[in-house]
Amino acid sequence: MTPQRQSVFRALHASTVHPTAEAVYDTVRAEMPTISLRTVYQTLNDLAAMGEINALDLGTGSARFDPNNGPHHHLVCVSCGRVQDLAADFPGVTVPVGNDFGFEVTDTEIVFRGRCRDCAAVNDDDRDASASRTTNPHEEAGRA
Amino acid sequence: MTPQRQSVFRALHASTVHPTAEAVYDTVRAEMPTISLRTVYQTLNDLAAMGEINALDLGTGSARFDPNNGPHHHLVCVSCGRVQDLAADFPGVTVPVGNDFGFEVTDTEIVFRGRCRDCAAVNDDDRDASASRTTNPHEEAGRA
DNA sequence: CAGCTAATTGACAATGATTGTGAACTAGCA
DNA sequence: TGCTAGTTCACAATCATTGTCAATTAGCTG
Repeated sequence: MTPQRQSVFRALHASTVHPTAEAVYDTVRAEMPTISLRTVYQTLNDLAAMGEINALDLGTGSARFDPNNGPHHHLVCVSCGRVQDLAADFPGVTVPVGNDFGFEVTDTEIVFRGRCRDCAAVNDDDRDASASRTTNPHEEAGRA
Repeated sequence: MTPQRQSVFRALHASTVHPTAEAVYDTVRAEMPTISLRTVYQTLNDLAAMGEINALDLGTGSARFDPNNGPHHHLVCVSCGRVQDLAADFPGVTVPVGNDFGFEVTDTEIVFRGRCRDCAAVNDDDRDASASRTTNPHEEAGRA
C-alpha cells in the first residue's frame, strides 16, 4: 500500500459517481501532482483483481470504477454517462432452464438506460432539433 | 442502398454470433474485396441509427452488432467474447418506485456473464494454473 | 549501516477500436 | 451534358488502455 494506492483508493471512495480512470487521475493529482495516469490505471486494475472494487464497462466509452462491493445494478444516463448504483435484488432473473446454450453463468448484470434528472431537464428545453447532440457523444442506437 | 450496404446487411443477418465490425469486414471482403473498414463502420452506424440493427457494447473490447430487433437479452462468454441472444422476457425487472434517482429509464438490458460451452470445456482441462490467461484478454474483476 | 531484492513508479511509445477529413467516384436529374 | 448530393475509401487522428523498461523505493539480511 503505497501513498499512490491509498490516494487512488480514497479518491474512489470519496466519489459517488463511478469515476473513470481519468477522473480518478484528476482527483488524485490534486494532492499528488506527480502521479502518472499509468499508475492510476495499474492501481485500479490491481484493486479490481483483489476484489476491492469493480471495473464496469457500461458502454459509455471508458471504464468506470465502483467501490461498491455488494450485489447491485446500475442506472446509466445515455446522455452524459452518469452511473447510479441501484441496490435492488431481482430474484427472478435467471436464465430459463434449457435455454442456456451450454453457458455456465456466473454473473448477472442489469443495466437500466435512460436520461438522468439533469439531462432529462436539458432535453425538455431543446427537445426538437438537437435531441441527439447532447453533452455526451454516446448515442448508440438501440440496446436490447 | 448501395451494394456495399446490402452486403454488410446480408453478412450481419447470415451470422448468429453478433459479429464485431472487423468480423463483418472480413465476411464482406470475401465477395467485395475492395470495401474498406471505414465503410463497414459507417454502414453499421447508419443501420443502427435507422433502427435496423442494434449496436452492443458488452465489455468484450469491441462493439458487436445484432440484427435481432425484438426485445431480448444476452449471454456473454467472459473467456472468448461469444454473445448469445436470449429471447426471454423478465417482467419483474423495473426500477423500484422511489429508487429511480430521477432517471427516465427507456431501456433495460440484462447481461448474463459466464463461460460458453466450449470455454467451459477448455477450462476443465487446465483449471489450475492458467485459469486467468484464456483466449480473450478481458478478465475484468467483478461486474455487479 | 551497507547491500540486495522485489515491488512500484512513471516517462514514453504502442496497441486496438473507432472516427474525422477530404478527395474521388457514382447515380440521378435538370 | 453538366450539376449535385450522397457514398466510398485511403489516410491520419483520436481515445482509452496497456507494454516496456529504467529509475526509485521499501523492506529485509547480514
